[in-house]
Parts: sequence; C-alpha cells; structure tokens
Amino acid sequence: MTSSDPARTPVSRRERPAKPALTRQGIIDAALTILREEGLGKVTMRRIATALDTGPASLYVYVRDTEDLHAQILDALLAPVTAASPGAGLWRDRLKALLTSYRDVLFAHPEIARMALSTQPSGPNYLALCDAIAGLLNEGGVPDRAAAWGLDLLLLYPTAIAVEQSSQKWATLKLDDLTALAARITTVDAERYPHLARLGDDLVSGEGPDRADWALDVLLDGMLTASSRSPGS
Amino acid sequence: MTSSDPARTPVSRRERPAKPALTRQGIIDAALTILREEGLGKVTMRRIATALDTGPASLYVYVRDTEDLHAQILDALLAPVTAASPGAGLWRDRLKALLTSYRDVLFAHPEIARMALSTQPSGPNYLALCDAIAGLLNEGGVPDRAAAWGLDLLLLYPTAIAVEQSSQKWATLKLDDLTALAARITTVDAERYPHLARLGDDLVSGEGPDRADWALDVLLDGMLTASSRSPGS
DNA sequence: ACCTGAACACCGTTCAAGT
DNA sequence: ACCTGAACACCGTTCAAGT
Repeated sequence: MTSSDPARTPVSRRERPAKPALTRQGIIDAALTILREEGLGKVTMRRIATALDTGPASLYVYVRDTEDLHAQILDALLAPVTAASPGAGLWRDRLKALLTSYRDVLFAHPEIARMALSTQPSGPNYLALCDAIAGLLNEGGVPDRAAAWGLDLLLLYPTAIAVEQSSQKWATLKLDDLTALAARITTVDAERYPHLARLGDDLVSGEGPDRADWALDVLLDGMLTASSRSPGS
Repeated sequence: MTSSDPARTPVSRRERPAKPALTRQGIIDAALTILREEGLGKVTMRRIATALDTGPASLYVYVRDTEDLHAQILDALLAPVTAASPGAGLWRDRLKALLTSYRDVLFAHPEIARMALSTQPSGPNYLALCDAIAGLLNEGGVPDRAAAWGLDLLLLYPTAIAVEQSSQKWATLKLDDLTALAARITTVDAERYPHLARLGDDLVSGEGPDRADWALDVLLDGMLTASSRSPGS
C-alpha cells in the first residue's frame, strides 16, 4: 500500500505537498490557519486562494462572499465554548464560567470579536451558547423578558471589550504607557477634566480579567435588580 | 463687489464652484459630508481627494493616515453631546440623558460606533464626555474605583449596541423578518434550543430605545450593587 | 512648504472560457 | 459541475518631481 507507486498520482506533481482538496471546510480551515498566523487583516479571498494553490475565483463555488466566510470562521471558533459547559454547580458560577470561556476565545482571537459585532451570528454553536445562557438565567430566576433582553447584554459585553482591546493602539501600549497616559491627564489637564484627574489612578487599574469579571457581576446584579423593579409584561 | 470682474479669478476656472481650501479642517469637513451622504465605506482617502478636487497624495500633508482621519471624525461628531449637558436635576437622570445623547449620535451615524470601538478615542470632546460622566457618578455616590471601571462600561454599551445595529443585516431586516426568525427558532429548533424557543417572543420584543434604556438601568443598578458588595481597595 | 502624477502593492467580485 | 485566467473597479500609501 505505502510502497512507492508513481502511477497512483500524476508524475509531474510528485514533490508537491498534497494540494488540499477544495471544499468548503478546507477553505474555512485555511482561513483559520491564516487568521492564527497572520491576523484577520490577511484573511482575504486572494490570500486564502494562494494558500490553497488556486485563484480567488475558485473560492466562490463554496463561499458566497467575505461576510459568509467570516460568519463561518466565527462559529468554528465558538465550538469549544459550547462544548466546555460544566453542567454542575451554582447557576451564577456556571453562567460566569460560560461567559468567561466565551470571553477567552474572543480575547485569544481578538479580531474575531469585531466580526461578531458586525455580522449577526446565527451559526449552530452560537445558538447553542445562547440557549445555554438562557437556560442558566431561567435557572437563576430571571424573568423571561429580562433574560431575553439580558442575553444580548451578556454576550455583547465580552465581545465589545475584546474589540476595544484588539485595537492596535492598545495592543502596542504597555502598562507603562497607560500610567503615563493617566499621569498626563492627571497633571496636564486637571483643570479641564477635574473628575478624570481624580480617577486617574483607578482608570488604568486592574487586570483585564479582573475588570471583565467585575463587569459580569455588574450585569448580573443589575439584571436582577432592574427586573425586580420593572417586572415587564 | 458682486459685479462680474473676470480679472479677480483665473479666467479658465470661471465656472468652477470655488475649489475649497486644502486644510486639515477642510479635509475633515469633506469627510463628514461624504460620511453623511454615502456612508463610512466611502470615506476613503481617494474619495475625499476627489471631493476636494485633488489627488489622494495631497491629503497626507494634513492627515497622518486613515486612523488619524477617523479619530478626527469621531471627535467632531461628539461635540454636540458634550455641549447639551442639562446641568440640573437628579444625577441619575442627568447621567442617563448624557448617555442617551451619546447613544443618539452613534445611532444617527451608526458606522461611527464601529470606529469608536476600534480606535481608542482621545479627542477633547470625548474626554469632556468622560469627565462629565465621572462627575455624575461621583455625585451619585459611586466609589472612585467603581466609577473608573464603570466609565468604560457605560460608554462601551451604547457604542456596542450601535455597532450591532449598524450591520447591514439588521438594517435591511424588517420587524416581520425578526418575528419570522423568532418563529423559526421556536418551531423548527425547539428540541435543539429549548430555552431560546421559550424566550422566542421576548427575544425580539421592545423598541431599540426601550431596550437601551433598560440596559442603562441595569448597568447603573449593577454598579451600585456590585460596588457595595466589593468596596475595592 | 505645499502639492501633484504616477506608481506600488494590494483588495472583492464577476465572467467567459475551459475541463 | 467545478475550476480558472483575466479583467473590472476599486483601496492606502509612498516618492520623486514640480511650484
């Protein structure tokens, strides 16, 4: 079977590294590889086509357009999130674990978060994530209407934070630069922005995860308080 | 003065509509006009250069790059927000009015919100908005650390919602399509996504402003609750 | 100093033509 | 049916050359 048999494949391409089959999944896999290695900015039809050793026009047999491609990438990255749901424990802890897992994926591939905001996700993995969150909110006694509206809120926040931090500006800024920025506001513009000057130290304090965890508590506490105040229809 | 005097201007350009002066402000104004009339997608260096009757290379005398240009556009749009602060009333109402005004700008120019997330704003109008919010949170008794962290939260939310709704998908979807989507989830995938099916009706209920106002209450209530529970350092 | 034409190195998408 | 080369209509940015 594995013995050399030149007749099995075209002779002229003997040295080629087995050109990948041109399928929808192959295109998405190639896109994911490029995303990991070169960033979303390089995930273009032309770049993918080059990686698959073909021309850009060939991709349009399997992919409608760039938006379609991006949606597929997003849902592929979401698969581990929905799979890793604990299944036991306090509803609030489980919900926070789920959202933290979601947040981690977006932080690991920060440029994907921008995509998640731009194109409304509707893939199976995203819907499964939504369903799990809705179930946990129900388990926690959150009224249906508040849960429905809060679902958006809970998902939007990790996404937005990831987008904010995915900016090149923030990525290249070190902590020193951040404190320098705070110092600048504190010292130079204390008259123009007095309240910002007072908060100066706290504005840049806290690790990303700490702040995100705090934000999650804010959202959950707020949903419980706000829903009890206005019960909805 | 207004009599025809061909000698005042070069004769060959008599019919031209007074080519605008090429200044930084002129470039930003042209960009704002194109943004309003054709959308952010058309706010390109080449398109602006065409509007100013010159070549794209000429813009680089006044603008470093596209990101610089976008940042200027954002701060220009924020000017009315900071100017319209009420100045009297309950702190919570004034804060909500300020954030609603901010939200309205982003909803009116939805594609700007995407820009606000991508490029960390630092213009004078944005800083003034931050300072006003920080002042109102202080007035409301929110501890400094919670106010500093909550500042991000309060600004991020209207921005993220605006980005989400600025997507072409949502813009072209009518309410009927949304209910159809909900119906599809409810009926077809009730077994796979039971909790989403139960929330089906509520998922798409509520006008945009209602939901955004509810979200604001969630954030403020959550900040007060969460800050009282963990007082910070 | 300011402005410009032309070029460089890219994009997404379409389409007639091949297999 | 699938794949392709070539083209169309764009981008941002740079740079030598003009004024």
